[in-house]
Amino acid sequence: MSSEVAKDKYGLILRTAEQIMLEEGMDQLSMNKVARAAQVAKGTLYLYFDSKEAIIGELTIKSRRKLLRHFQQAVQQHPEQPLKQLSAICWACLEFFKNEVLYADLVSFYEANTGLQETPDLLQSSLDISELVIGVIQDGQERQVIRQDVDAASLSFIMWGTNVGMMHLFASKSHHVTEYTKRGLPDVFQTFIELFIDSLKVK
Amino acid sequence: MSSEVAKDKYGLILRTAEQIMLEEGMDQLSMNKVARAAQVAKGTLYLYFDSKEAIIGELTIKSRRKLLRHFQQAVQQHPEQPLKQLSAICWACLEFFKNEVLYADLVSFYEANTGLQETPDLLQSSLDISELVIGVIQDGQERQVIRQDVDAASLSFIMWGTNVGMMHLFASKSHHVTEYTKRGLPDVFQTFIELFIDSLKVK
Amino acid sequence: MSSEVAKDKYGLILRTAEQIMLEEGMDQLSMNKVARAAQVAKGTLYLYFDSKEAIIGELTIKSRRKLLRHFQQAVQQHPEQPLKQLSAICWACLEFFKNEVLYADLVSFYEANTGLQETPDLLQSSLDISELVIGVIQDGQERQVIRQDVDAASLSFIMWGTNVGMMHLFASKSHHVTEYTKRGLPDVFQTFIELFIDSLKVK
Amino acid sequence: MSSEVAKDKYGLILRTAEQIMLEEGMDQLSMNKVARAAQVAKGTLYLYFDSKEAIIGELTIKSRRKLLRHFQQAVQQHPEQPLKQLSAICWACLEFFKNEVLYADLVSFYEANTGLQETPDLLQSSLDISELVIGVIQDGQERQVIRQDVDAASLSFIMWGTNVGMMHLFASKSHHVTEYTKRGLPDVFQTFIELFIDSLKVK
DNA sequence: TATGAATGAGCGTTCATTCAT
DNA sequence: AATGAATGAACGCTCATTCAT
Repeated sequence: MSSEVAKDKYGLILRTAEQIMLEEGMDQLSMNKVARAAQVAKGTLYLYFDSKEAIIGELTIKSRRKLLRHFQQAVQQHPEQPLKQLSAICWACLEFFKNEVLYADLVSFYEANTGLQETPDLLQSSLDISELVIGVIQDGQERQVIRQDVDAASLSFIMWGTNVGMMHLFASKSHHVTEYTKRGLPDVFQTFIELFIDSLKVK
Repeated sequence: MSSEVAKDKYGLILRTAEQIMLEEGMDQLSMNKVARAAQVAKGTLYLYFDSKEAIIGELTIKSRRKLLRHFQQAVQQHPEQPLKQLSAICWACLEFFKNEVLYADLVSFYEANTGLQETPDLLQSSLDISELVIGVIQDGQERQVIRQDVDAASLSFIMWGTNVGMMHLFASKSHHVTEYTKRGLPDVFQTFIELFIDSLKVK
Repeated sequence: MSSEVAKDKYGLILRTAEQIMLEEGMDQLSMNKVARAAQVAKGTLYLYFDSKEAIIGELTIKSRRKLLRHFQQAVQQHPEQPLKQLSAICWACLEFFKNEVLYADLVSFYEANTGLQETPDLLQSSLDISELVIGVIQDGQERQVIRQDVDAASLSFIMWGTNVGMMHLFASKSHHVTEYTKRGLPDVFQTFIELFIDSLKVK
Repeated sequence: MSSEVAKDKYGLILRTAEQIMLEEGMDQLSMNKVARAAQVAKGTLYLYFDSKEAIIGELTIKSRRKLLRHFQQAVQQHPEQPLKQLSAICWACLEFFKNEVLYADLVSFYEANTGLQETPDLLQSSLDISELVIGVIQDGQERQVIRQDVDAASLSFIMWGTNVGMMHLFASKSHHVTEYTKRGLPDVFQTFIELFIDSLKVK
């Protein structure tokens, strides 16, 4: 048991880095902190990762893949009902990002992580999500439940941008939101989704 | 007289810092650069501001107030037409953020960095914007052009969250967006607004 | 007194760096060591010098200028006698480098300090020495006391290369040399100069 | 058998280190690179060598021995003609150092870095060269083609010092030399040798 | 004999902040 | 009120060396 835990330095470093980012924010991540928190020498980090960027890159890929899996599940739960699928994707978003905005920063495949160069894996992890969403929207357009006067890509970007925006809002202003609206965040999010889905429907 | 000079220096520092941020980006701001560019000693900066963070905080307030003014103008241009007012507010948003990513970072900086404390002024600058938007929405609800089944505060937050989300999307992935959609950003934004405004209308 | 000493941080840093180089060799110089030895914070070094390279650059220029002055004096002491001037220049070399080979590394205007980019000042300090020596040789050729079948530049390079070579030899093998020859270094150097000067003479 | 394998590994490490130094320069040698290139574990290096320095020391000895062999060949090619032998030794020097700065660094590395300890082997490798040259000079003095007013040891050191000096000059400033003299390095070296040999002759 | 994961002091450099003047 | 020299912790990263296996 202990050997299992002890040996997975790679995972330990990744998890520690993630923890620090969750607690202090993405730009507060430093190799020093990771080493200290992981109880590992600074040099050890570089046995497992080429650079700090590589750690962030790996974390990003991991997050995106996890998110993709959530999206896929969401889609599978509502076969042949594209609108419900999109709605479920949004909820999966909320679920995934629930506690921390970090994941939104990390995952946002449309968003640049400053200075982080796109490796093939990184790019692919982004495209995979993109394709899934676009696919659902196109399916909806073919089934004539989603308006066809807007291209699927645009809708996909809008959906992603607004979702991430809502995540940020919730992460940074949750208190504010609940106080003013006298409603819970999921409740408000529910409204957001309804409005969004509603606007997608063919009239 | 001396207070006037002092106030000037306060403003000078602020303006200089803003200039640097606009030219080089938020993370390139350093007290050294500010002091040099403002032709002021480094120590002097600390007579007027407690910390670098305080400067950024003030700039954030300034930015939000500027944004508020733009929103107010947008509202005034379409008297008694709440939907057009909201639409104009969104466009003002885009306009405001268009050229300078800085403002997007600045306006949402404290929102995105949960670790930083919101000062009362900072909070107020945010509330002022909220109130304006809420007012417009409530007006629309009273005039029965905006659906009444959702409270104005919720709609206001959704509008703010999604708008900022779109700004971030554009700021960080404009290339992606234009490449994938084969459309210009304003064009995509136009779609976003249409969908959003449409979803607000009473059916 | 103490204020005079204390205030000359620039000189202090330079002198400290020189000391470290003399004691441990050029490649053993580190900003850490300089800071520690000079009893100054690491950051302070960068108030006075842009980089470690800049320190070495300044030291190089200083050394070259000092050497040039020695050369000039050597030349002045033997007006209109080029061979004696060259001989005196060689002796000045020995005198200058007496204790430490560092100066040979530092000063060698024909030699590259790895990675040290030539600033105008650095280049000029090199050219000044070059010109002096070449001038003396050309003078000797015009006066027909130095052989004219070899160009002055070549002779200048040979003189410099062999002199620096002798300095390195003495610095690294003084014990060896004295033991094998049963002579003092100046004595051996005297022979070196005689041979060299002799070989320059017109036959 | 096992000793044979062990010896192979010893040689393998040495050859690998030399290769790296030849390709990337002396300061680019790292134990990591050696281990990787030799396909040997890092720890294994320390079974055969006490330290990185020890490797460099051994390489220095190897280089000096190789140089000695070149010198011996040079001597053999001109039997009973000491001046030609010395001249040939100098050319062998140039030839040896020509393509690779490494050898110049290596041969004179421990000479230039006073802080490093000379092991007996290291010293001997140096003495061997000295002795060869001294022998040739003494032969010349006995044959009365080399001046007898200077002891052979002194001449030997002068020859070594000036030769190494010329090598360093060429290695570090070849561009300067060729540009200023408008001659090729071998050409300039030829002049150096002529002057030197000339100065050795009995008058 | 051989491994290679792990170390940790070290590198050059930056920069927000302090404080004696 | 204003200065700016000085600080020192922190940054990302390297690498010779050790040691449990």
